[in-house]
Parts: sequence; structure tokens; C-alpha cells
Amino acid sequence: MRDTPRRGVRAAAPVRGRSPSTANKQQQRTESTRRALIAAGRRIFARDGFEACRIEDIAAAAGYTRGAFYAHFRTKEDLFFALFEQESARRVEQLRHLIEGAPDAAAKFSALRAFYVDLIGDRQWAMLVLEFKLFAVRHPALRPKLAATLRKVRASLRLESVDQKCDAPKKAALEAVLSALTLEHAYDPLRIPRDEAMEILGGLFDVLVRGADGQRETGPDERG
Amino acid sequence: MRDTPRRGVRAAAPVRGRSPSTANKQQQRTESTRRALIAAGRRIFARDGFEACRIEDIAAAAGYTRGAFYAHFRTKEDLFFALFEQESARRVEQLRHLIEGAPDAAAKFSALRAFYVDLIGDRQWAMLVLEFKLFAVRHPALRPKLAATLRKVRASLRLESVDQKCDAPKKAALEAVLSALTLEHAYDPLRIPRDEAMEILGGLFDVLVRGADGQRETGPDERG
Amino acid sequence: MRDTPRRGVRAAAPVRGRSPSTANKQQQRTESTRRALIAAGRRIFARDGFEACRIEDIAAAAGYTRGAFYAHFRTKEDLFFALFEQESARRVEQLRHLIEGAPDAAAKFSALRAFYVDLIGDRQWAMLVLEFKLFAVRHPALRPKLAATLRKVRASLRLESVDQKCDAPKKAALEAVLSALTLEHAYDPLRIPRDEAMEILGGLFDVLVRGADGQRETGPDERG
Amino acid sequence: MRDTPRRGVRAAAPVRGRSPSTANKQQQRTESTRRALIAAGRRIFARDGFEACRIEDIAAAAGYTRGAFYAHFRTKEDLFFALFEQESARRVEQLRHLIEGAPDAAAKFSALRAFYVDLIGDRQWAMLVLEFKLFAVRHPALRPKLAATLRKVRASLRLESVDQKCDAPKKAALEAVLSALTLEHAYDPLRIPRDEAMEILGGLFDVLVRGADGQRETGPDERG
DNA sequence: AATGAATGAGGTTTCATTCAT
DNA sequence: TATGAATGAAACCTCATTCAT
Repeated sequence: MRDTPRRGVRAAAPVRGRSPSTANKQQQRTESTRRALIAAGRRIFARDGFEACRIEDIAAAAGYTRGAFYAHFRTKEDLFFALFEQESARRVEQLRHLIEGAPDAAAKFSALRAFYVDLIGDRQWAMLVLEFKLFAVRHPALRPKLAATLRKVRASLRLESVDQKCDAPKKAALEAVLSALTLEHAYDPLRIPRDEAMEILGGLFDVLVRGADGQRETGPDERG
Repeated sequence: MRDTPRRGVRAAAPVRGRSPSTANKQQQRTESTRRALIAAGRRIFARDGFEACRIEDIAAAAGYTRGAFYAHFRTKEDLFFALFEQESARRVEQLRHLIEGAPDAAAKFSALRAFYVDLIGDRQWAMLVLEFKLFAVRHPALRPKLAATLRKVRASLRLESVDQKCDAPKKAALEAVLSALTLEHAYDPLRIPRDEAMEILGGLFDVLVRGADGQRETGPDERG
Repeated sequence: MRDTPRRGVRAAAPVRGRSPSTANKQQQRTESTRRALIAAGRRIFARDGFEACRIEDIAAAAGYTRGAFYAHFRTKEDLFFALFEQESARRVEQLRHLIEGAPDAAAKFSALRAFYVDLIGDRQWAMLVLEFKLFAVRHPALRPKLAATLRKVRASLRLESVDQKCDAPKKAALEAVLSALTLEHAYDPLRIPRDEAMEILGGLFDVLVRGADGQRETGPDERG
Repeated sequence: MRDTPRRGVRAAAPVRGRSPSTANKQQQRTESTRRALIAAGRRIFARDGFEACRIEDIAAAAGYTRGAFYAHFRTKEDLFFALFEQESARRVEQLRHLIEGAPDAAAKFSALRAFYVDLIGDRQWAMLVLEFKLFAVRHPALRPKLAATLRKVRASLRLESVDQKCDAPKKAALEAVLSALTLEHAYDPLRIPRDEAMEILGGLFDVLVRGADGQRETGPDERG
């Protein structure tokens, strides 16, 4: 009812009369709750979708109430961004690990391709991201933040082996193809079974990353 | 949003006690209202998205009120299906026309490819379909009907020239790639400009439809 | 969740295929519901205060649900304005009637004074108006509308007999004094009993309306 | 908002096991926090109003957090009472000072009148008190305490010069007139400009305090 | 005494859908 | 067939208050 909002979330508070250890425990508690909420977000988003799910369900799944949610995130979108960054970072880390463990350039490349193709295994995630992009298209206010977040994620994934051969639009296409194929797979698994989807994905990867230079490779699901 | 429909609508009841011409006028009026609602659905769905739009807005855009909507459709989903069938039929018809007008197999093929690549021009439509598929994944009760509808549309499009070279999963991939690329284009037109998107689309078409037999073709936006 | 609101309330609807009598019945129904809501507003506002009362309680008191409320009023403030206009009009009418019925100027004046003094009898109303003015001070967005409404009411009350002797600020003072005295009376009836309040009110009326010209009059509650 | 308090706070517990000086420092710190909270209350109440303001904002304005607030006050009402007593005492003191400094009865009287008329300058305060009275009417549990507090304040202001000529109801009227006129001035300063308001206030003061005995005085804003 | 995380009641608003006409 | 009033199920968000530290 007040005309001019004045509050924020988690404004830096005056710290007075607290031992460092107390402050630290508080911090830990905060951090752990936040993590729990993000984890719950992952589960509930996956189960119900971004728009359809209720904030209350997320809070409850984390063992808290709505109020706690609002103490940590301003909106559902906020939670999504937090989850998205965390999840993306995890994947980037995974991939980096795989690539570093590969002996030579070819093996690195192969690892990358396999990683990409395997992403289709995480249907929920792909669909969630798809849904959120769609949501962002309808809610222009979100787009700058989404764009920034994506940019950040992509920057953290700078891979020489790919960057040479594959420009931004092609990478976008890879992303797009992955989620869309996952969706097709999700809503009609008979029409486009997983193996086929992976094969197609591998094929498109080859085309988009290597270009037309003929170096086809045999993906894990292709015979030879 | 509700998964359990409750009662039938539009059981085509024979009209008694009317002169044929009266009955006929009634029918025409009904049909015209229905058409108006579908057309309004197209506009409003495109503008606001499937889930976000309000039935009232659709009715109003057609020059009617909620009641008229419910006299013709049981739910918003129903309207979507009607729109989807009509729109798909229109496209199939268009394509058939193009292909029939082409002098030889190569030209037919070329026309098909161009048609496909051009579909990216209709952003709204691609996004709407994407959204509805996502919606269907979350609402299992809808899936059979959506699957049936899609099957019907595809059946009406049986094209020899493609069917030989392209199995169902590949067609699914084409569909998927198209919508996903459109989405990427929609929410970040700078990252993946239209020309690039079309080029990529053409490339993938070539790969998926012709397979590895090397017959690459130059799409309308590629130089040479 | 949509970024750009587009709706209003009670937009002029397409009228089609309805007999005039049907339309008329609808109108009557609408009007009667609206009246019922306003009447309920009067009761519930009086009982709980403007800010403290719940829209749901108003709707329920009228025999409806929240949805009906929102079909007729955009906000609680809206209802207040409707109530305020109606109530003010009623009083103005009453007063006009009294004055017209008075035989000569002195009697008219006397009637006016008595009317004013008697207003203190309607505690709830005075307090409600007081509260709303306070509310308006805190919510600048409301002030133009409140000011306009008050202006309209005052205009409808143009009284020669007063206007000559009493400028706008003095009238404001009369208004103010009335509500404030009512409030004092309401929250501590012992300290300032009703008779005393009326006497004081009469005295101030004399001072403010007649000025210092000494024509004191004996109010209805004063003897001689 | 809640009518039923639940537990006591600040039962002045004797501090054992501390050196007097330590205990004293604690006391001082406590006292200073309390003062800071009251001062912040004044600012925030004035800015946002009593009901609309958030306890957190008050605490923050004082440089503390919610916890500190609850260590010193049981509720927002409690803080209001503390502020009210302090503020009233300050005014009484001021007035007493003025009156004591006046040479004779007429000057004392004049000082009193001027003091009263000047009170309109503190809009925020008048409105706050008005709001709280209104609030108290709606929350009967508060009324005894408010009544007691007001009684206490008034008792401390016993002024011979006034008490002779002005009974309790008239004093109530003075109070009422002041706040109401301030409110009118606040929400529509054009309709009732400050000078006018002061003039009217002076006039009513004359009427109410001196009665009809004709001793009119010229207020600071009247020339005459 | 003071912090700040968490609770949960309480109010708001929106809209698909029903239903009397 | 079409109107439009009314329902009522969701969600949302805010903040006074409690409580472990």
C-alpha cells in the first residue's frame, strides 16, 4: 500500500556486538539454506516446470517456508538464475576435467563431442532451459540478465579446439539443436528414440564444429 | 490447465423445426464465429503466448465475449488444436503447390528446401508450437491428442522425395532444429542473425535429408 | 507475470444477439450488485476501518465473493469513492430539502446550523472520512481523485446563505473541526460528551460562518 | 495490530556480579540505544505513518536491526507511547519556559496562544497523533493506555490561566481542531493555506479559551 | 544487548469456468 | 448462439514476531 517501495533483499546489515565466530556461523547457516533452496529448485523446476511450480513447493522441498525463500531470493527468476549459474559451472567444470584428462588433441575433441551428445540424457534440464528462454522472450525485462548470465557461462567455457572451427551462431545452433531434440524426445520418445537422437546430435556436431572438411568421426552410438 | 474435461460441447445436434435455409444460415453464422475465434487465437497466442494469454482477450479480439468462446471450444487447448490443424493444413497446401509447380525432381527438392529454410521467418508460430509442446510435456493428458494431430499433419505431407532419404527421427530433428533456432534468434537476434540461422538451417537440411551422399546445395542465402 | 498490463474493468462489451429486455435485466442485476457492494462497504468500513477491512469481508457482507467485487471495482479505494459520492449526495439532498422547507432566511440558516451540528451523530462516517484523508496524504496517487470528488460534492452544495459569509478555508475548518471532534468523542466519550461536542460545534459554526458580527444563535441543544 | 500482548520485556533486573561501573556502562548503552530507536521512530513514523511503517525500517534508521528493537519495545505501539511521552514532555517544557518568561498575565496568555497556533507548523506530528487516535479507536485494547498517557501529559500541563476559562471538552476541542486543520492543510494546502489556518486557529482559541466575554486578541498573523 | 534467519498469518489479484438469461 | 455476472482456486508478497546464537 505504500506508493514508494524502499526495500531490497539482504541489505548489508550493521554488525555490532557479535563475535567473529558467531557471524561466521550465521553466514554458514545462510549459505546452507541458500544451497538447500537451490537444490530444491532444481528438483521442483524439473518436476513441474518453471512457470507452473509454486514457490511454496520449492521452499517446502527444501524444508523451509515461503518466508525463507523470500529472504534469499527476490523472485522465482532469481532462484532460476542462481541455479542456472551453479549448474552451468558444474558442467563446465566437468567438461574441463574430461578434456584435461585426454592425452592428445583428437582425444580431447572426442571427449568434447561425447560430452555434448550425452547432454541429451538430462532431459529435464534441457527442457527447463528451453522453457526459461521462452519465458524470457515474453518478459523482456529478464532478457538482459539472461543474456549476461549466458555470456558469462559461455566465457568460462572458452575452448580452443572448438573456437577455431565454430563461430557464435554455430554454437547457438548447437545449443538450440540440443534442447529442441531433447524436447522432441521428451514428448514423443517413440518417434525419436534416444539412440537416434544421439546419433543425429553427433552428426550435427560434426557438421557444425568441423564444417564440411570431411573429418567425420564415429560417435559412441554409431557403428563405424 | 485442468487435465480433466467435464462435458461435451458442440455435439452436432440436428436442428428440428426450422426451415432448411434458416438452419443453414445458423450453420454459416456458427462457422464464421468459429473462424473468427481461431483467427483471433492466432493473433493473441502470437502476442502473449499460449499460457499467458487470456481467453477473454481472444474472444474480444474476435469481437465476442467469453461465452461465445465456450460455445465453440471446450478449453484454450481445444482452440490451439483447431488453430494448429488449420495453420498446418495451410502450409502443407502451400508447399504442395510449390512442389507441383516445379518442373523436375531437383527443382522440387530445391523448393522444399527453400520452404523449410523460410519457415524461420515465422518466429511467433515456431515459438508458439514450441511452447505448446513444452506444455504438453507437463500435461500428459494432452499428449495423445497432440501426437494424433501431429501424425495427421505429417501424413498429409507425405512427400516421396523426402521420405526415401529421411526417416522419422530425422524429420523430428528438422522440426526441432527449426523451432529451437528460431527461439535462439528471437531472444538474442544479435548472436544468431537471421541470415546465419537460415544458412545453418539449410546446412542441416542437407545433412539430414540427403544424408552423407555429398549432394550439397546452395541455399538462397549462400553465395556459391 | 505479463509485463504489460492490458486490461481494465467493465470494458464496453460487444452487444450482439440480445433482446433489449435481456440486456436490461443484466443491467439491473449489475446495478443491484453494485449497490449491494457499496452498502456492504458502508457497514464493513464503519466496523473495521478502511485500511483494516478486507475486501473479502465486504464481498461476503454483500452476499458475494471476491471475484464479484473485482468485477465492479478495481480497488478498495474505488469502492470508497463510490460510497463517498453516494453518501455525500444523500446528505446534500437531505440538507437541500430541509432548507427548501424553511419559511425564511433565518429559518434556513437555523436548519443549516442544526444539520451541521447533527452530523456529529454519525461517528463512523466522520471517522471513515478522516481515515481516508489521512490515507490519501500517505498515498499521493489518490489525492487528485479525492480532491476532485470533494470539489464535486462541495459544488453540489453551493448555498447562498453560507457562501456570502464563509470563505473556503473557513468551510474547510468546519469540515475539519467536525471530524476531529467526532474522533475525540469516539475514543473518549467521557472526556467530551456528545452534548458538549454539539454545543462547541454550534459555537464554532457561529464564529466561522457569521464571523464576529455577534449574531449568536441558540442551537437546538442549548436552551435559551 | 494484535490486541493481545504476550510477554513482558525490560523488567528492570538488578545486574549482579558486575562492578558498578560496568553495570553503569551497560545501562548507558541501553539507554542510548533506546533513545536512538525513539528518535528513529520519530523520523520514520513521520515519513511513512504509524501503521504503514515497518519496524525494520525504524531499527535500521537507528543503526540497528529488528532484534534491538524487540529488546527495547514489545510492539510498535510501545514505541509510539514512548515517543509520544517524550515529545509531549518536550513541548510542555517549552511552553512552561515561555510562560515563565512572560512578564505578566496578558503576556503569558499571549504566549500560550501563540504557542498553540504555532503547533500547526508541525504537520507530521499532528497527523501522526491523529492516526494513532484513529488506530486506538479500532483497537480497544490500546485505549486505556492511550487515555492514561494523555491524562498524564495533560496533568503536567496544568495552567491556571487556561484552566479557569476552559473546561475539558473545550480543551479536547482545541486539540481536535488543531489536528484536523493540520490534516486539511496537509492534503490540500491550496484550499486552506497556512496563514489562514493559523488565523482560524487563533480565532477558535479565542472563542474556546476566553469564551464569549469579548476579549478578542490579535494573533500574530492578524493585523488589526 | 543485538543479530538476523525463519515462520506464517494475512491480504491482494487474476482468470478459467459455470450458469442464468 | 452469445452475454456477462459470479465463483473460487491459485499464486503472490509482506512483515510482525520468535528464537537460536
